[in-house]
Amino acid sequence: MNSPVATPLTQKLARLVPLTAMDAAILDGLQSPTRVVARHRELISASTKYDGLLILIEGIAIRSRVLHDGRRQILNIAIPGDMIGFPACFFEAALYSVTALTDAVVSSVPFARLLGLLEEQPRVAATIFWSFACEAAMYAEHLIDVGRRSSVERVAHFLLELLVRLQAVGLADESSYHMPLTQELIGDALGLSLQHVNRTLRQLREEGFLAIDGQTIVIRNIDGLAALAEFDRAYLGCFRMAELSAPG
Amino acid sequence: MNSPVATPLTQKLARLVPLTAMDAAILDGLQSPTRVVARHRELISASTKYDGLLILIEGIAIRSRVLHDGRRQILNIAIPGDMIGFPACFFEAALYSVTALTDAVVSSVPFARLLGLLEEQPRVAATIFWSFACEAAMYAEHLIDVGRRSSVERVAHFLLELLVRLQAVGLADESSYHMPLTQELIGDALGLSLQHVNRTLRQLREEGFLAIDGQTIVIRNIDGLAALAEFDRAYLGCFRMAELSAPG
DNA sequence: CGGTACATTGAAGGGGCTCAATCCACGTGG
DNA sequence: CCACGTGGATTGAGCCCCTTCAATGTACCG
Repeated sequence: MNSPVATPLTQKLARLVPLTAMDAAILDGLQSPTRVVARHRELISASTKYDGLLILIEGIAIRSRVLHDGRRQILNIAIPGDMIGFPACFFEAALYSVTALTDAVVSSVPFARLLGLLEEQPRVAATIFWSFACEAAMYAEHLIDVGRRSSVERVAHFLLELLVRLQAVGLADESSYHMPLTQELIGDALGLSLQHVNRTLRQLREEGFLAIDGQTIVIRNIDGLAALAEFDRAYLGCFRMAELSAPG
Repeated sequence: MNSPVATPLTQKLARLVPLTAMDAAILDGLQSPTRVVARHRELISASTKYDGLLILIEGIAIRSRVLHDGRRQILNIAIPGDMIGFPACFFEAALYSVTALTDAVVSSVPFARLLGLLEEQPRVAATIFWSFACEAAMYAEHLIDVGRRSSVERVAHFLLELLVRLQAVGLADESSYHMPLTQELIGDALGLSLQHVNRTLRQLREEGFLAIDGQTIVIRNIDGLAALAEFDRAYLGCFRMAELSAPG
């Protein structure tokens, strides 16, 4: 239950590619030391410079941008096991800020260490670069949500993506999870007003797709919801490990 | 004017980082042989597998997804010098299709070659990985457009981004360029109907921000437009080369 | 000269926003 | 133990931005 090495990142990657005990140990080793960040604090501040990646080990964070008049867009949601320094670490100054929604535990990986890993353990480093690609795919999917889907489709897609991602790190069971965002934040992620998020959730509830008990989301009809939202979990999985690790 | 080696990619990267003649030659060397793809053909088809990157050398292409009922979202626009196999090449199957809008010239770089480059010429390879980060940043900016900006702001931001990107490869002068997209395609990129794109362009014209002459867009008030759209070109430039290339 | 592709403009309707009020759970201090 | 403040959820009413439907214009091309 409480194995010595089982960080969310390693847990997530192990589902996608066969990791040797050695690989897992290296990945876990990357993630220390850790530090604690309090709720509502910024993990990354826009316009400042960062020399490495952060790995979120515990807690929830959001990457967002606030426009001059207060409108906010949440770009993505970081859950345990996610890396949150990309693409900031490639730029002279971070483009967006990342804020902890809950108390969080993070570990930072200096860029130099990542490059070193690339030379010495290309197999492990490749999994990390893969997660960058996966993140880009989530941005793209998010873009389709906001650009072309109706509010019901958006919310449905959002809830399913969160379900699958939380499952990958053991924070959701077969069909339910603790919703880490308020309705206002869901709205800021999906380009909707908080009132409309509320109405949309009610509609999905009335149509039997889901149930909400306090902060717990229960998906009652995954297939129906997935059809409604055209949700296909392929963009969250399906890593091509064989070819990448072979030449290393 | 017609130097032997001056691919758009090299031209673009040379603006961002000091490339030696050797670096440039390696980059240019990556981009051969080339092949021609006809207008309206798919460069990459969703659900099929690709073993490498494509570099767009000439022409315009779009990455897009069509929903079941025909709604389409354009995820990004590829112009000469762009790489279009990311993130597809990291997945078992491409997630989105890429279509040539004009006759195009492309070159493909097998994944193995890219990994080899990473070992032998980390300095050059780093610039390529940087462009992945830059692409992720464009997705994020695009997301803010579609999620939280009004139609005028969206169109303004879109036109400015295109201006700056085309300038980087010598396809735009100080304030004007040939618009490669129809109004319908602009709508599909920005999550607007084609009629509303038309009305919005008219409004921007009437307010003196721009002029349109056939397919040519002339920005008459860049600063005003940039203020309106909160456009900041930082996300298209500002590579941290110093630290990345030093350890190599 | 008819056909196709694209731009343009009008009119009407709707999805989602804004404004506004209420309710509830929770924590804190008196 | 209760008053109160706060953060969040919920619901209603009216409105507006953008969509849809529809028609016309215009260039280009076989």
